[in-house]
Amino acid sequence: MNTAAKVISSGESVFIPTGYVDLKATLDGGQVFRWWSDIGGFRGVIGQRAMLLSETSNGVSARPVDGKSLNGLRRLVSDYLGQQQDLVGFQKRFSDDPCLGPALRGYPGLRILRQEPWECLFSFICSATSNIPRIKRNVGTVAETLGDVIGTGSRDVSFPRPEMITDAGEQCLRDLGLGFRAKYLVFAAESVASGELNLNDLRKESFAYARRVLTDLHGVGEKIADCVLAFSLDKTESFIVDRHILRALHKWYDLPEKASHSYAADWARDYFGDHAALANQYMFHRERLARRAKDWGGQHISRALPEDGRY
DNA sequence: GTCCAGGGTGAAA
DNA sequence: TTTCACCCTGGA
Repeated sequence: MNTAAKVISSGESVFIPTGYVDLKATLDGGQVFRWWSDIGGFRGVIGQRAMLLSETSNGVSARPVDGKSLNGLRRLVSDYLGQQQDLVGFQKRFSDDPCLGPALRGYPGLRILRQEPWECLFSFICSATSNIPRIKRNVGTVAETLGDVIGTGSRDVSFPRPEMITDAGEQCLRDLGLGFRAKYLVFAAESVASGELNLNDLRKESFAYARRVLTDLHGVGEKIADCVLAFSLDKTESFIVDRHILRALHKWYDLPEKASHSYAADWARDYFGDHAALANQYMFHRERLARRAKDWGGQHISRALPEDGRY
C-alpha cells in the first residue's frame, strides 16, 4: 500500500470514543441483520448513511462509503451503539453472577444497539420460525429491492419506508421469499404508513404500554415485541425469551424447567430490572456460543478467555 | 430423495 | 393451556 492511499483513508474516517466495542458480537449476533463482514470491519447502513465500522482499542472508527462527508457521523454512530446505556453499572452489579460474570469477562464489548424502530420491527417479524442466515437474506433482499441506493456497494441501500412495503404488497414479499410473514409485514407497514402507529412516540411511553401497542399488531406477539422494545425503543427492562434463554434461566437461576415464555419474561424483568435487556443479550450470546462449541464437539469455557477480553 | 428445525403467532380445540 | 398450520431454506 502506498502512503498516499493510507493518508486519504485515515483522513476519511472519524473516531468515536465508545470504549471497546466487539463489533462481531454486537452487529452479527442476532440484534440486527444488515451488517456484513468486510475488509477491516463491518459494512452497513445507519439511517441514510452507508459506512464501514472498524474496532479500535478504545472505540470505533467509521468510514463513509457513500461519498458524503463526516458531518454528523460521530453522533449517529455513537447513538446507534447504545452509548446511553448503563453498561458500567450492569458490569458491577453482575460481576459475581454465575451466568453473567463469565459472560461479561468473556465478551466485554457486547452492546445493545439503538436501531431505527421501523427496520427493527420489520426484521423481527421476519424472524418468526426462521434463523439468522435466512433473516439476513430476507431483510437484505427486501432492502435491496425496495430501498434507495445510497452508496457504492450493492448492499448500501436505505431501508424502505413503510409506504414502499404497502405499495409493493403481500405477493411481492412472498415472491421475495418471506413466506407467511408477508401479510404480517404488510399489516405493520399499513399501520405505520397511515400514522395509526407512531413507533418513535413509543420511546417516550412506558414499557407496558408500548408492548401492548406492538402486540396489538397482527403477527406480533410478546417475543417480537420484546425484541423491538429492547433494540430500538430504549426499553432497558425488556427481556426476550426463546427456548435457549429458557434453558439458561433454568440452569442458572433455578426457574422451573417448563415455565412458560411469558412467565419467564415477567420473572426476568422483575429480577434484572433496568438491566434486563443487557442481561438477556449476554445470556443469549453465551448460550449461542456454548451451543456452537457443542456443535464443534468442543466445550465452551468463558473463563478460558483472556480477562481483558481482547481475543 | 426425505426429514427436520430454525430467537413465533394466531386460531381452534 | 395445548395443538397445529403457516412458508421456506439449508443441513443431516
